[in-house]
Amino acid sequence: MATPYSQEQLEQIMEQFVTACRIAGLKVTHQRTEIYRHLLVIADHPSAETLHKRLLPALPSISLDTVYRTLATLEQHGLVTRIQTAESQARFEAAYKPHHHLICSRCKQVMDFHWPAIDSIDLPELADQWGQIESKTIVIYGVCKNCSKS
Amino acid sequence: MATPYSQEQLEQIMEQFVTACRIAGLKVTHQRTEIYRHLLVIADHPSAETLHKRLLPALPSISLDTVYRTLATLEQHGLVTRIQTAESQARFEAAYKPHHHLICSRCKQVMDFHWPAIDSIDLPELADQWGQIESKTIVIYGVCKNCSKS
DNA sequence: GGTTCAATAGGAATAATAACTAATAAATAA
DNA sequence: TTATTTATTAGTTATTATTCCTATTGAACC
Repeated sequence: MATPYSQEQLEQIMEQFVTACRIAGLKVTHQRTEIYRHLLVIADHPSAETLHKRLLPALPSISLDTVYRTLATLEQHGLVTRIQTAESQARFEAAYKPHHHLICSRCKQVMDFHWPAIDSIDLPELADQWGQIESKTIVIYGVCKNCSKS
Repeated sequence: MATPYSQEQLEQIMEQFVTACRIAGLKVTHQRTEIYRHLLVIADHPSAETLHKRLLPALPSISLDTVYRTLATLEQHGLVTRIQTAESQARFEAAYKPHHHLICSRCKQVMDFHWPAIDSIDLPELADQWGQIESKTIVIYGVCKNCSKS
């Protein structure tokens, strides 16, 4: 989701990340940890390209391909989520806490919100029998207040 | 969603489509009606490219750009929905009845399901105050039974 | 039927993503 | 610790998805 965590929480989540990589047989590289940390720390949902630009000051030689590859790898292991947007570019977030998305069809901004009632509700039969569920997200499209003013 | 409708229902929906175009100030072209009709009739969620290939027999000179442009236009007017998938290619459906999506992260197939309880439930306060809501879709990721067998 | 202007076909351009390969650096064993 | 192994990376090149451009067409309105 990318909300600000306290320093302690952050270190704890990063430790969990390292453990998850080890379990998945992924090497814990500087690039991977920095990409994941950035997604945890920031409050938005950057594209691979945006992420690459933001990481350049800290990792001057990181390539765009590494960002794409790393996001794909982390996504495969459920550590990062590719989210739906109103644009053609894919956007990502650290898949840490369950939450949902409000997407403005005018300004394309994605906003997070929580809805614990939905997180714990039972699925209808058909969905329940479909297979093994990994995640459940509500995606709401509309026009945000800022945009409806103008 | 793209479920099979009866011939009568189909014609009725197509009439509504024509009316919606007129109201929106969109010209009712053969390409537009055929694209929309196809999305209504079929049971899957094709990409622009797939749609183009399928329409070629009926409209031998339709260009891929027209398919992309038409889908974008219809999406802007809420007649077609761009749905989230596990791939980088965008996929579309006719936005007719509210429904939700099960996406298999292995085979990437998208399956529709209904959940009337969710369609009518109240949103949490934060989401409710965010702006004007146009659509609300649950996107569930997981592994379908077919894929978990192997 | 004639006029107007949005929409189209076709192709060319751009943007987004993935593939390739030599060099590098984690992980593991010695 | 150091050496060895092997996944991962940087840099570049290729591919795929999507959009832009322009002359031409055809739907809507007179």
